[in-house]
Amino acid sequence: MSHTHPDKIDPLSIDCTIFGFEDGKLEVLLIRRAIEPSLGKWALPGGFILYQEDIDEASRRILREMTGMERLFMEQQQAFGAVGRYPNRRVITLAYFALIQPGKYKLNAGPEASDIRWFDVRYLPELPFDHEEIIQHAVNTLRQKVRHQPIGFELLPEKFTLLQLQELYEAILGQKLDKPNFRRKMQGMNLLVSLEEYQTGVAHRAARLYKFDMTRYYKLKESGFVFEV
Amino acid sequence: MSHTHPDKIDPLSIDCTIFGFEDGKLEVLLIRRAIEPSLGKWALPGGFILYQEDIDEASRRILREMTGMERLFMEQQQAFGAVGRYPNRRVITLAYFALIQPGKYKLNAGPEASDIRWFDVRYLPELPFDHEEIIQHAVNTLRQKVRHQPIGFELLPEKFTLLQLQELYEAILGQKLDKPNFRRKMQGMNLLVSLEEYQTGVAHRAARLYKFDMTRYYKLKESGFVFEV
DNA sequence: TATGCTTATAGTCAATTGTACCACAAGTAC
DNA sequence: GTACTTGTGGTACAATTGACTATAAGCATA
Repeated sequence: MSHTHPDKIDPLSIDCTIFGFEDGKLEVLLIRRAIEPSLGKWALPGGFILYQEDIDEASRRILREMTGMERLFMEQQQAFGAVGRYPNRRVITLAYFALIQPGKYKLNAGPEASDIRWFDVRYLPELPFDHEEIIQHAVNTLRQKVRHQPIGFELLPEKFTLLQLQELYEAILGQKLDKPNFRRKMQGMNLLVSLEEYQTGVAHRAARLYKFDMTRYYKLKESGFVFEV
Repeated sequence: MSHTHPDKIDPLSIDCTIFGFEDGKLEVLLIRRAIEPSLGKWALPGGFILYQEDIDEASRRILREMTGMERLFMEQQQAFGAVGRYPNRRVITLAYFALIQPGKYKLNAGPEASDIRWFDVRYLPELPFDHEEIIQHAVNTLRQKVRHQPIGFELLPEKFTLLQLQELYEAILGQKLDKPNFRRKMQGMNLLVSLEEYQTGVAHRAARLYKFDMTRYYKLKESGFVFEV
């Protein structure tokens, strides 16, 4: 085996699927590779793990180096380790997925990328290695998780309207939901703080803004409550 | 780094949490280590990945070598990769979990183990490395999965009674369930084939035996059906 | 000022599902 | 027979879901 970087565990990489929600669409952040292999192709941001860092730390460092993003919701997903998934040598990758509100960060391609941008998950470019499979898997994971854990809020600004929340769910789950029922369900779970603030700059009646109450969620969860959409 | 086996990817191991169900108890299969480190301690069966095998293949091979078991339900769970989790060198492990019916196999400790047996998940011995954390995580994963996927059947014999199935769920979920309601729910999903056979050798009215219909499940799943307990 | 458009928000009601029971049947042990 | 255990069917009520209706609020345009 070639140990190109003696400080890196080089049969083992990390790849991050970063989800964003914008204009009613679920998006994935990709970088254009400025290094071999697959130079010039759009791909998931990724890198190698250092000997002196935990894998969760590694995923955060890699994301920061590749995109400039920090302190966002990240979770380990799955290892992908088919023999021929990477060219010339054996690399097993740990797939992570992250949730972020796209407007919050200015995109910033790191030294290993020549470009960076958001893609609608439904219209992805051609991807190298098994990155398409990884993204598909991440989308499925997200679809499952979002129904039983209140993680969707990570994709929205701190203050949001109920319609924004509903559109988020519709984009992720790929189906229309009934408006009055969705509102009631969300409000009925006692996880939203109703603010005395309203939308501005809209050409119709302004909707009330809400905040997600993480503290209350943890308390409810302790006592057996399960989030369900 | 020391490459003790040039054919093994040695910063990367696999550990398997094998669940069984017996006498109304959820159990985990552990081996007593016959090799260093932690020689003599009860631990999860595990091993290293070869350069020429997929990780899912590796998990099956390792399980076969350590326990003699083959062709059982196995799924990847999570990577565990804290810096100090393994002594002296960095090893990241891929945790797998497997489901099996304990009576089906004669336990067979491999060359790296001096003993092998089932432990009640509630009363585990002292475990080396982060194996306790891995098992805890596996139990949680199982608890989640069993509610939304019909994987519990992997822990039962091919033909089973509804009470056995209920006791399985009670053991995994850790709560009592109402008998008539449970029966109705299970039968209502149209996933059980009611056989013309009954229990034998019991000191009370013999219960009807059922079989799980995997084919029907896949068909229903295609058309949007979701398994729910 | 009036009208129309869009979205917010509240309310209704039938159908379905979940839950906590009760009743009895079928078999074994004594 | 009686006592005991487990299987199996039923019922009544509460809670939830799902589809739909109605009205209010704000902006844009005439």
